[in-house]
Parts: sequence; C-alpha cells; structure tokens
Amino acid sequence: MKAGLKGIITASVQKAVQAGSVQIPDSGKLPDIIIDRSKKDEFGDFSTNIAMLLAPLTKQPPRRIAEAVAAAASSDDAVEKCEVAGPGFINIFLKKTYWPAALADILKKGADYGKGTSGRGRKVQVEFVSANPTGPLHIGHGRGAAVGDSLANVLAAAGYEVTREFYINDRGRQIDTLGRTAFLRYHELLGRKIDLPEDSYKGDYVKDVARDFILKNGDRYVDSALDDVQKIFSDFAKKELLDRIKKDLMDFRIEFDVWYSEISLYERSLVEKAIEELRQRGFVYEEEGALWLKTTALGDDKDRVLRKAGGDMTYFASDVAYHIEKIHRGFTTVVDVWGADHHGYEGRIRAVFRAMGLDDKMLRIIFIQLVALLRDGAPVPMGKREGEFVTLRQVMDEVGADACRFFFLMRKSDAQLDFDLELAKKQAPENPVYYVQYCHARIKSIFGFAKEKGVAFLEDFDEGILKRLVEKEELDIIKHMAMFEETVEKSALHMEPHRITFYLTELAGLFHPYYSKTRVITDDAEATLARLALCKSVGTVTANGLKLLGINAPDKM
RNA sequence: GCGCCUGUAGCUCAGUGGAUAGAGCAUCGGCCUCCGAAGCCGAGGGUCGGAGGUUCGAAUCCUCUCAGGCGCACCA
Repeated sequence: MKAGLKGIITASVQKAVQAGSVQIPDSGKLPDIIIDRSKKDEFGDFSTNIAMLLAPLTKQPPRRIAEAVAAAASSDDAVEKCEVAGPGFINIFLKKTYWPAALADILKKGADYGKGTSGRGRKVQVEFVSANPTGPLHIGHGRGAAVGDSLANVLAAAGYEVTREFYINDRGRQIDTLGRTAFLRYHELLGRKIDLPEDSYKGDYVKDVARDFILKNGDRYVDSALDDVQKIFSDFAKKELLDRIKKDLMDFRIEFDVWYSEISLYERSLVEKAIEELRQRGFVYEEEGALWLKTTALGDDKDRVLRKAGGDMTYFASDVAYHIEKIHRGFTTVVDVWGADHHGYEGRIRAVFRAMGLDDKMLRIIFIQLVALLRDGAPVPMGKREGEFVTLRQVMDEVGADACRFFFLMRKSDAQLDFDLELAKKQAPENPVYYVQYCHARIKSIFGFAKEKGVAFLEDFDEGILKRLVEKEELDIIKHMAMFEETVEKSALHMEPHRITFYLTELAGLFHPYYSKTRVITDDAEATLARLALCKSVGTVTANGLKLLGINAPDKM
C-alpha cells in the first residue's frame, strides 16, 4: 500500500512541476521520496519531507513547494486532505475508505504480503559464517549465521536473486596444525605419551575426532612419522569437523546453496588465473623472492603478499581468486559477512574489485561485532586459544534456536550484543523473544475460540464489513501493517535485518493492548468478522516477518 | 602511532538532515468470574560523551577531542 502512497506523492510532484509552480533544474533528478508514519495524530496518517529535500534543488522556499505538492495531492481519490506544517512537511490525511482496502490487500496477499520487486531480480551473493573447519562454531559464528541468513531472506523478499554461500578454508597452515593435533591425540588415546605444542588446537573435540579415527582405522598409523601421515589426519579431521558445522547450522535452520572449497580454487587453477589476470592489469610484481599485489595503488595501506618467498600461496591469494570468481559468476552485489576482528582485511579485498576495474560499491561487507555472553548479568568467559569457548551448539541447546536467533537479530550487527542466557530462557515478561511469538499464538487461539462459538471466518467474506473498524487502535494497527513492505525494502537497502525485529515488536506492541481493551468475538456479527479479519492479518504479517528472521510462528506456546 | 566500530534514560538499545529525541528492561503503583496474565494500564526518569563548524534546521554531516572495543603478518 505504501507504494501507492509514494505514487501519489510522485505524481503530485510531477504535476506541480508541469504546472510550473516547482522548477526542477535540467539534471531533473528527483530525490528519493520518503514517507513515514506521522509522529502525531494531528500530523495526519503519513508525512513526507519531500518539499524540504527539493528546496535546495529548486532554490525555492520549502513551504511554497509543499503547498504546490499538497494541492496536487489533495485531488487524489485516496486523500482526504493534505496540510503543510512546520518548515515544509506535507501531512497526508487519507480517506477512511483507504484502510479497509489496505487491510483487504494484506488478506489477499497472505504469505506473499511484504514481498517487493525493488531488487528487480538482480543477483546477490551473501557469503557468511565461512568458519574454518578446525573446530566447532562458537557464539560469534552464530550471530553471523543468523544475520547472514536473515539478510538473505530479506533480500530475496525484496526481489533479489540470492545465493547463500559458505567458503571453506580447507587448506593452509591451520589445517596442517589440525592434522598434527589429531595425530597427537590419536597417540595419546592409544596410550602413548604426548607433548602438545603451544599452537595446537587444545579443545577436547580433537580427541573426539581421534577416537572416531581409531574406530575407522585402528592403530595402524601409530608408528608412522607425522610427515608421512599428516595429510591423512588433516583430511579426516577437517571433514569430520565440517560435518559437525553443517549439522550445527542445519539445527539452527540455516541452509547454504553453495559450499565453496578453497582447495577447489587450486584444482581448477583459478588462483593462477586470477594472478595472471591481475598481472595483465599491472598490479602484480615480484620482490625479495615473494609475489606481491600492488594494493597501495588501489586504496590499501600496504602491498600484500600473494606467494611467499618459500613458494606457498597465502590465504589472501585464495581469497583474491575467490572474489574474482564471484565477479565472473555475474553477481551484481557481493555481500561478505565477517567478524569485526577482520575489518583490517577490508582494504585489500576492496582493492581486488578496483584492480578488476569495478566499482567496489558492489562489495558490501557486514561486520559482526562481539557477542558478550552473560548469565544472570555476569559475563561468561570466552577464549578460543584455551579451547574453552562457548559454542553455538551449547547456547542453541540451552535456549532454543528461536530465542537464539531473535537475540542475535535484536541489535544492528555493528553494535556489540549482550546475550543473557538466563533471560533468553525465561518465560516471563522481561524476555523480549516471546512477545512477538505470543502475538501469533494468541491470534491462533482467538480463532480457536471463534470456532468453538460457531463463528465462521471465511476467506471470501464481504469486504464491506471492514469499515466497521473505526477505533483508533484498529486504524493504528492497519497503518503499521501498511508499512511492512516499506520496512522490508529499507531493511534490504540498508542490509539491516534487525529492522524486521523492531518492526514486529512494534506490531505486537500495538496488538496486545488492543486485544486487552477490545473484545473480538461479540454478539455483533459484522464487527466480529471485521475484527477477526484484523486479527488474521496481524497474524499473517507477524508470521511473514518471523519467517524473514528464521523464527517459528507458533500456534501454541 | 595509524585505521575501523561504538558512546542516546539507572541498564540494553531504536532513531536513511526535520516537528516537543523513542522502545524494552529495571523501579514504583494498579488489573485475571469474560476470546491465552508469555498479557494490560499508570508514574517517574535525558547536558544524545565533550568542543567547534556546515544550514532555515544536527543525535544524524565535517573537524578536533575524551572514553571503550577491535585491527594494523611472507597467520587464517
């Protein structure tokens, strides 16, 4: 419905321009029209500041522009009146007949309500989690997973064609270290005395891996030299740990379209090809035995090594090849979801896009800030090096996937997040998770009650009865629901899925008080049906929003 | 030292240059004989870290500054 409002304002601006009362300079480009719910009822239903945005362009006073636009908009069928207020706000009062139509539109669209077309089918890749298969997913990965997955949902809803991708760092020094650690744990389990080097993976999960290795292979490698069998242990361990990561993500209800192996880049010679491509563009040189990418010419702080003097390729070289591959695959936008501790890496990856002659705006990097895990307000210690960090699995098992995802999506991702385990579990008002879900369950139960009372709510009811919804609370709910499509679009545009969380909390915050105050099922048959229609649509919008967050909309709690 | 992120109510945070800065929690006081009390109603709470600047207008943009977090590898 919001698109309709935007259309009214756009047309009105154009009318004012044609009439000569607003003069747009030759460039002729209108600023984006932004319409918001009015802050106060006396400011109408919706407001726009378009006149104030046009003022500097047209060099005309904002109030005069506003008056011209408001006059044009007043003649629109849906508009009751338009007022100019303050420095140049246009306050739009819509006709009462607009709201039944808006509500009917939501009911008609159902599960599709909220879907938009602003993405125009453009291809977007969202790469997220991409945790090394050297250990379990920790809580920070979980936040990245929730944000990445929800962002992908939101982009898809806004009309983009989305690919979800997990990049697997399945080669390099950390994998070698993993293999060596597994090798040592293997010996330990077979009764040998071992000495675990400082840079080993110290978590018990490597013992689990070694135990499984024994089940499959027995003690046949116990007398082998590490160098001879390291690859066997590395391969075994990384596969097992990746399987666990996949299992964790599946239980967190996250599915990837593509699992992209770093090794596969080498198998297809894509790393060499990428370097060759960059060499031809003049950004590759050799110095002190190493091969360098001249990223300083592309906005980075210092040049970066692609191939070490010892001959090994760096992790960066793979990543260069991977991102060039993303470009060749035809994505118009590439989204990388990274832990905030990787922000030092941003410059060199942007440089790759610039080196390829592309606008690096096509790369969007979402940084996921730290999660501070609390229990009853007291911090839960973390620290991967010691091998005693809190895993996603532990938290998910303790508080449930729904609460977990909701907490991760309660804040914008570049703000630190306090996650209180006890709070997330509490079935009490101070837990924000259930407020929204309860809204959905409550509505389902209203329909259960209606059925008991023999009140039938049919899909093809007479829309005329919706004009019985005249209470302020009822209209406020409809107005908020009318903003859902806009919210999804803004969420996609800014790549901020947490906006959906806030939107749903607000919707529930309108519904619960309404429910307490107003009886839905009464002797008045028409009013009952109209209110059931309202309830139905709130349930629909809540379910649609929760789906974008990857959270269940329960019928019962 | 350089770079990035964050400073908004007691706490945790919303707030694409616009109107008198908003929620939730916590605190205090009320509400279950009636569609789910995981809910509702009411009250108090603010130098938007600080200082300049840009402008009709700044929590929002720019500069400086203070505080916290993170990063500055031929590691990944």
